[in-house]
Amino acid sequence: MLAEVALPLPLFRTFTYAVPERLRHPLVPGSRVVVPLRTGKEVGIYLGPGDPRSLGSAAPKAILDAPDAEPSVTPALLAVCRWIADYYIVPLGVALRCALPALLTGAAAPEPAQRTRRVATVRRHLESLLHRERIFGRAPQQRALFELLESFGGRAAVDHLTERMAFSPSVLKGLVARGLVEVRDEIVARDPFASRAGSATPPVPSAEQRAAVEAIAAGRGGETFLLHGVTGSGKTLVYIELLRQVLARGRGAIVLVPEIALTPQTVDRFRGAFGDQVAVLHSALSDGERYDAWLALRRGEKRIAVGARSAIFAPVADLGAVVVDEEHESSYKQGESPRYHAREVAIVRARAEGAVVVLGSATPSLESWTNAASGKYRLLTLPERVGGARLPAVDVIDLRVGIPRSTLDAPRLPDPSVERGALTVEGVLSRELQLALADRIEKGEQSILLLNRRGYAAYVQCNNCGDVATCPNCSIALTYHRTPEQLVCHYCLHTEPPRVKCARCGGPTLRQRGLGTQQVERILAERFPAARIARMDVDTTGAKWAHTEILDRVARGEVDILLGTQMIAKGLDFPNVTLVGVIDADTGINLPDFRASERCFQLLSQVAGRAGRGPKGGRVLIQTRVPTHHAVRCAVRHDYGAFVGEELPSRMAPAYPPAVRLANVVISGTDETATAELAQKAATWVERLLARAPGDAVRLVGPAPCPVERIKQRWRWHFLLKAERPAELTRVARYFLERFAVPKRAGLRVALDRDPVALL
DNA sequence: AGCACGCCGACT
DNA sequence: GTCGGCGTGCTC
Repeated sequence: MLAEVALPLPLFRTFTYAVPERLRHPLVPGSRVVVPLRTGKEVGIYLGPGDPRSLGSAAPKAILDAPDAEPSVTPALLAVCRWIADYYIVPLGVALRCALPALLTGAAAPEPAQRTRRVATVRRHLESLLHRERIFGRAPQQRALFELLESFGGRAAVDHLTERMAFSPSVLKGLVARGLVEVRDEIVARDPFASRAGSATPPVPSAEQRAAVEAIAAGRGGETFLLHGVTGSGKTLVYIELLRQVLARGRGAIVLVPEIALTPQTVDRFRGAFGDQVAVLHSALSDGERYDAWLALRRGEKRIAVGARSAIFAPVADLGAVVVDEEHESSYKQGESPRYHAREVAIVRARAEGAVVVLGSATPSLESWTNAASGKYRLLTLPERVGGARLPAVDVIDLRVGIPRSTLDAPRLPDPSVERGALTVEGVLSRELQLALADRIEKGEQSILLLNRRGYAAYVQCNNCGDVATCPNCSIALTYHRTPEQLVCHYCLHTEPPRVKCARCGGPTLRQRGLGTQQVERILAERFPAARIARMDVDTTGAKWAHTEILDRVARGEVDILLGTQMIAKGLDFPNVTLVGVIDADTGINLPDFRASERCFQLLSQVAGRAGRGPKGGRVLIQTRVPTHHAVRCAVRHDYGAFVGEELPSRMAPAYPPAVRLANVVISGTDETATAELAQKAATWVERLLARAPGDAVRLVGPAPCPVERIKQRWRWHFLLKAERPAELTRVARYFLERFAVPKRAGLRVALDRDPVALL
C-alpha cells in the first residue's frame, strides 16, 4: 500500500511512501503524516493512494506516524491549497504549510498555549539613602535601573526595560548577581483584544443597510458581492447583521481586515456584537495561542474568525460567509511565496464551502469593479453616510503657485524642496491649513494630518556636488531620521550615523530635502505649542500595541492633532475629527507603477473619509502640486465613478490589469552582470517558447532592471508576462518555472509574482 | 529549503 | 598531516 504525500519543499512534485501495517490513526486525505526524508523527519500531508510508477527504482520508505485523529486539512481547504499551488505556481506542500498554524507544521506535539514573559522583580528593598550609596557606589546604571524598577512598583517586563528603556542586559545581570533583583518567567495572557469590550448595543440598520444584508444573506453558495459604500456609510453594520443571520443558521464566518492592529475599532465592534464567539487572529499571538484559536474554530466552539490575510485559512466549521473589508488594500497580497491574494483565495474557498463572499470598500480595486460591471460579482451600493452625516467638503490648495483657491489671502509658498536647511511652517503648511488647524484647536475639535513619508527628511544631498546619501545594500536614498538621529534605508533597514561631510567630494554642507512626519511634528509643535500632537507611523508604533494606545488616546480626546502616514487613513471613526489635512498629496503619484494613480486616489478618499463623521461635520484640505491630476480631482468630488472612468482607459494601452492578467518574473542575484545575463537568457527562453505557440495568448514585456534595481545587496531584473486568459498565463509560467534551469551560482534566483500588487 | 558529500587553504 | 570553507546535487 502506497501513499502520496505533499512535503513543504520547493519542489514541484509529491512523494510516495509505504503505508505501514499499523498506524496510530487512519489516513484520510488532509491528515498530517510524519515521514523520513534523507536523514531526518518531515511533516507532510497525506493526499491519497500513491502511484507505484512515480517511485524510482528505490524501495519506498515507510510513513513513521499519523499523529492526528482528524485530518488537519479539511477537504475544502485541501481544494483551496490545490488551487493556490496551481494558480500561483508554488509546490502544494508550500501552500499547505501556510494554511496551517506553525505548531502543526513541526513534528512536535502541539502544547497548550502559554505565553511566558521574563519579569524582573525587586527582591531586596533598600531603606536608607546611605545604604544605597554604599551598595551602588560606582554603578550608576545599576542604581538607575533599580530605582526605575521601584518606580514601576517593584516589577517590570525585562524586554520593556531593555528595549523601551534602553538598559543593557548586563546591567540587569549585575543586579541579579547581587541578589537585589530576581528574573522569572511568568505566564501571561495578555491579549489586548481579549479585554477590549465592544460597544454594547449596535445601531439599528438603515433601510439601505438592511436591503444589502438581505440580498447577501439570500445569496447562493459561492456568490460574490461587491459592497460599494462611501466612507461612513456603515459597511461594518452590514457585515454584523449578515453574520447574525449566518450564525442563526448554525454556520460560521471569516472576516478579513487589512491589518488588525490598525483597525481596533472594527475588531471591537465584532467583539461587541458576538462576544466570545469571535476568535481574533492577530500577529501578536504566540504559536500556542494561535493553535488554541485554531482548535476552537475547528471544534465549532468559536464561529467567527477575524483577522488579517492568513485568517482566510481559519478552520471555521461550516463556513457560511466570508467578508473582505477594504478589499482594495494591498496588504491582502502576500509578499513572499506563496504570493497569494487573500481576496481571491476567499472567493475560491467560499465556492468550495458554499459560502457567500462580501467584498467591501469605498474605493474598490479596479479588478473588483470590472468584475462587478461584467456581472461576475453582484454590486450593492450604500451611497449615503449613515445618520444623516454628509461627506466632508474637500478643498485643494495648489502648492505650485502658492495661491489658495479660496478667499483667504496667503503669502506665496516656497517649494519645500528648495528651502535651505530646516523647513519653516510656511514651507509646509499653507496659511489656510494653519488657520483651519488653529480654529479646530480653539474649538476643542480634532484634526488628522496625513503625510505619507516617515522620517525627518526624505534624503540628504551634498550642497557642493549634488551627491545623495544612498544605502550600501540598495539603490535607494537613505532617509534622515532625527530621533534617534541616523540615516535609515526603508527597504533593508540599514542604519548609519548621520554624515558630517559629503561621502563623495567631502563637501561640508549637506542639505536635508523633502519632508517626513518627524519634521512636520516638529513644525506643528513650534506653530501650535499648546496643541497635543500625536504622531503615528511605523517608527512610533514599533512596540506591539502602540497603535491601539495612540488611537485610544485620540478616542479619549487627549489628542488635538493626529499626524501620520497612510496608517491613519484606514477605518478610523472619530466623530470629533472635523478637519483632515493632506500635507502633500503628490507623494507616490509619480512612482513608476501602473497602480500609482489608483493608490493615490484610494488614499485621498480614505483619509478624507475620516472627517465629518459626527454631527459637527467636517472639512478636508489637500495640498498638492498636481491639482489637475484625476486622482486628486475625483477624490475632491468623492467621485469614484469618475475616477474609474478616467483611469480604466489608461490601463488599456499599454495593457495593465484589469485589462490583462499579469505575472512579474523577478531575477535576482548578488552579481550585477550575472543577474542581467540570466534575465536576458530567461526572457529569450520564454520568447522562444511563446514563438512555438500560435497567436499571442501570452505576451512578454522586458526584461529590464527593476525600478529599484538593488535591494539588500541583490541586483534585480524583471520581465512581465501578460495574458487575457488566466489559464494561458498559468501554462506558460508553470512550464517556465519547471523547465528553465537557474544556475546555482552568484545567489541567482527566479521568483514569479502572479497578479502583482506593485511592480516596485 | 536543508543537508550531506566532496575537493582546496591555514592551523596544530 | 587535519579542520573546515562553501560549491553542487538530491530528497520517496
